[in-house]
Amino acid sequence: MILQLVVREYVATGRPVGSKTLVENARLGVSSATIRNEMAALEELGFLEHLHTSGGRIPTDQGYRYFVAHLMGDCELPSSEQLTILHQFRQVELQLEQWIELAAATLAQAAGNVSLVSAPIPQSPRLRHIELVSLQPRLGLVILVTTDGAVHQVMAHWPEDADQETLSPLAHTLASSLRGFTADEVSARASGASGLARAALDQIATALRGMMTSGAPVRHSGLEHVLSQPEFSDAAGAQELLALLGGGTFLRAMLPRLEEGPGVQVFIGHENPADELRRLGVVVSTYGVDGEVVGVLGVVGPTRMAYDRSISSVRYMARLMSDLMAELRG
Amino acid sequence: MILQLVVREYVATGRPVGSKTLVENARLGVSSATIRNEMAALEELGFLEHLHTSGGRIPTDQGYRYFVAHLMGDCELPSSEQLTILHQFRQVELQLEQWIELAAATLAQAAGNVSLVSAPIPQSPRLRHIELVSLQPRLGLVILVTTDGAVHQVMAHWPEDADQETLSPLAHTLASSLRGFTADEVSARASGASGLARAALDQIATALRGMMTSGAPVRHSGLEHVLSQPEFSDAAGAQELLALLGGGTFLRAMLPRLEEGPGVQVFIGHENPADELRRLGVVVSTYGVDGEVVGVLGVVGPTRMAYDRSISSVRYMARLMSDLMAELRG
DNA sequence: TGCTAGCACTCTCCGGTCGAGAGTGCTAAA
DNA sequence: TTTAGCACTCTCGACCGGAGAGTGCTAGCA
Repeated sequence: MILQLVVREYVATGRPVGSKTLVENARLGVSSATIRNEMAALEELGFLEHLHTSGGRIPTDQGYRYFVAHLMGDCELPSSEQLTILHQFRQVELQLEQWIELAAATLAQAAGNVSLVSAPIPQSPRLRHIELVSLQPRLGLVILVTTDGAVHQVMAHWPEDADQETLSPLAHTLASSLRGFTADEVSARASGASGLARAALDQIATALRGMMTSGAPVRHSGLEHVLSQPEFSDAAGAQELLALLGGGTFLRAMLPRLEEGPGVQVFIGHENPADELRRLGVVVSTYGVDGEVVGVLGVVGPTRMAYDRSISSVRYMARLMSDLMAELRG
Repeated sequence: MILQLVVREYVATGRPVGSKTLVENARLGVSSATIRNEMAALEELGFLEHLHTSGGRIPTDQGYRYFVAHLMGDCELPSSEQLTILHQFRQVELQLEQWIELAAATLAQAAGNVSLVSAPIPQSPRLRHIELVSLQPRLGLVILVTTDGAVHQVMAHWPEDADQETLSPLAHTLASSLRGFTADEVSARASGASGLARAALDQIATALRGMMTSGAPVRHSGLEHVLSQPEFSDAAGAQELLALLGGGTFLRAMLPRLEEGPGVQVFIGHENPADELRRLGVVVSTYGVDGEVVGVLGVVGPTRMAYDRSISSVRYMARLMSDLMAELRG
């Protein structure tokens, strides 16, 4: 119980917590001296640590871990909040790209931390529909829709002039003959074609491949929450965080761990796979439809973060996004 | 010349510049006392100011303004840098959305500040192509391509079940009958239709309207440059900046000024239309094809910023994006 | 008349000092 | 097993004083 109180107090205030403040804030039936003894024992066990001889104690990574595992209680987002979020999503019939951004914004808000949401990466995207649009005589747009409802567009240079009247029938025959094809199957078909069809098939194949690999954009949101924390208020901390989010470091480090299993995963401080994350807490989850289309979402904050709130938010948002994906997939 | 030196020195170091340091850094043939007299005169004229009795002088907004107007010299991006940027753009044949992001990243890099790039907002988008894709029996995707090469997708609920075999012919007839139509013209057509066609037409009209209004996403990049400046190193400054970029405040404040004319515009400190921008310098430009499709791009930084570099970067990037738009429009 | 050297003055910045406050461990008593 | 008391430690903010930098002013010089 004392560990729980220390964690909650420290998360709330950000200042090391001492025996006296603890006994004042919580209605414990005991005196500060007792608390001191208990705290010393918790320190012995490795759950708390002492930054300076005086000045209160703070939880260790292990302390947070114990808190998350045993002391946190149920962590469901309050249903009122669930409803608010659901409402936001239902209100707008958007394109997928905007859903990602909405999800990032909502998650950041709910968790009170920086959120990261990747677009869903189809495991093996199959073609549902193809469209070719002429922009200039030798320049066109290849638009393809996959079975999981994702729309992708790429520009293509034609080897010969082609207006809309040429492209439309081609698109039509391609659409019907390639339905359900994967990137490799399209490539195979391309090697047997020539001219305009060859160019279109090549573009389609590379576009499909591009969707599978790491090219999926990752949106983040809610930097303001974390920058207001004392841990990141100096320029150096902020810079580090920005670099982390900007570069793909974060996702690259996280992905191998995520493939280990579904559900919400929590990494606290030194548990993180990458050195840059050592001073952070990370709560992530995959979302998607049983292995067919998979995305990642999560939140990042200081190790001193409200894990219960973050975990419930991430869990709920992952469920929501999975439902949306299932709906899109039809 | 002394104003120019003071501006350059202060922009470079961020510390108020005194007569002695100036005479040491630049090879002037005069003593510090002379500089002092000159500086006093410049202060009299309102170009410099005195934060404290001692501790050097800094340019006023008016001082920066004079610098931009008369002292800056030609401001072309060095052609080596131009080539690098051009290369980056040519290297990738992407979708428009990604161009926006690339432009934001490149601009931030070149200008050394936070960059903002809006997607092009078509003034009166006209339809070039329409596609309908079935996702579920009563749920579909409306994909439309406008004459300026922008692709837009929205989800639509059908009033009745509709599979791909029903939708494809409908899309085909709609595409040929609506080519070149604006939102209003589509709306007019919708009122005479019913059932599936009516639903599709309504969606198309709202989507077209959505493209015209402020819905265009604005990407920003390069926060790290500005956060490393002493002006924003504290949490409060960073927060303020984030709020500015996150909310639409920035664009809303800027848009009326932008419509006044083409070309690069510079707002220094108090010249800015919004209070939140009073401590910032803003360099913006529109881009696009002669009034038909218009976007905004620019950079934001502390008033103490390298205006020459920012201006040349913004100017070059606006030209580049305009060229790209022209190409897309065909 | 314009430039320069010198000088007294002011203000910031930085390091050291000091006391208040908070927290700890330990010991002895209930 | 819990509590009260006590001596000790460490941080934090306020205060102070000297070094450094910059200024305005005045007098001298070409």
